[in-house]
Amino acid sequence: MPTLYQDASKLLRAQGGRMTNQRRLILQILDSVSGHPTAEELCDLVNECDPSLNLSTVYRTLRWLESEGLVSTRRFLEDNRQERFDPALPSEHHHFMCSECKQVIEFDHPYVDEIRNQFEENSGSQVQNASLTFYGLCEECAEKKKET
Amino acid sequence: MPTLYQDASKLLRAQGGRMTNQRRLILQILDSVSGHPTAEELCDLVNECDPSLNLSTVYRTLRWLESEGLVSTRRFLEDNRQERFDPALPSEHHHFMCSECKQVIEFDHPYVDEIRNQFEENSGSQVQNASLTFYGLCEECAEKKKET
DNA sequence: TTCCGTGCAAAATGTTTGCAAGTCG
DNA sequence: CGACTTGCAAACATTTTGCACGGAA
Repeated sequence: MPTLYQDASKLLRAQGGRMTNQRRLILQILDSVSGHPTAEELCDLVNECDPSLNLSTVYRTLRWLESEGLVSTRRFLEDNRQERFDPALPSEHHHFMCSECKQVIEFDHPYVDEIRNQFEENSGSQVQNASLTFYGLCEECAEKKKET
Repeated sequence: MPTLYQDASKLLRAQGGRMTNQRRLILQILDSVSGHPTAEELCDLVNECDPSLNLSTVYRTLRWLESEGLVSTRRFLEDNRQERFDPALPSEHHHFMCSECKQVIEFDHPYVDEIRNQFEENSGSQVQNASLTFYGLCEECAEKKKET
């Protein structure tokens, strides 16, 4: 599986763009990160290596990746002020967020495609993208609640 | 089924709040509206009756309703700058949004609960809320695309 | 050397808040 | 009357943009 860095390099070459140090760093961090960082969180990580790298550069890079379909964006309910960036394609997995500790668990389930197919048949529309999100209490936080 | 207006009146009485003209109007419009308006869209509707009613009052009323669990909020991908308000409880239905004409179709499907139950068993977590959203082309927009 | 990309500061957007004035009960 | 609400303007948080300078090809 090609990394984001490899995909992006190829694309840049193809469209006459340039692989700058800033882009390289952002891409490497995106490849190494797990989860769904906000632009600011990403910028903080990036700044540990290059403190002068600016938040607008992070945004510009993320938006470019988004427009090329290399990252997807989402917002979780509890947390919806900031956009989160997912270095994976949409529809590849779905999410559970714990309302208490905010941890995100990714999952997948064949029934999602099932629902999608039936919805397409019933409505005549074409579904390109599906996003299922659960909210609730994760195992640990549910335990803690019981104790009190 | 009680209207939002009725539910809200009862709550206001219970907690010593006041049913002002502004709240009455906002609630009535919420009861009559279909779809998932933004605060600003709602304010425009409200202003047709009372042009002096301010956007902050709309926000304050919506946030209060949200905190009482009488409306839920969501953001659609294509459109994610503004929050949308749903005068119905979460998990009561799911959504399809057409990327072309932005219309929203609501639907429901028993498999969502199925997925949820299985996820709860596998992960040990408690799911309180589920939100499934499809994006794609509605029947009409898909037809139009074919023609060209 | 030539554009493309960057940092910076300012603008834009959406939402929240402080406060004086108004109103419901 | 007195607490709760409102309108307004200002504050806030997040994201985008214009521009002069710097760096990859």
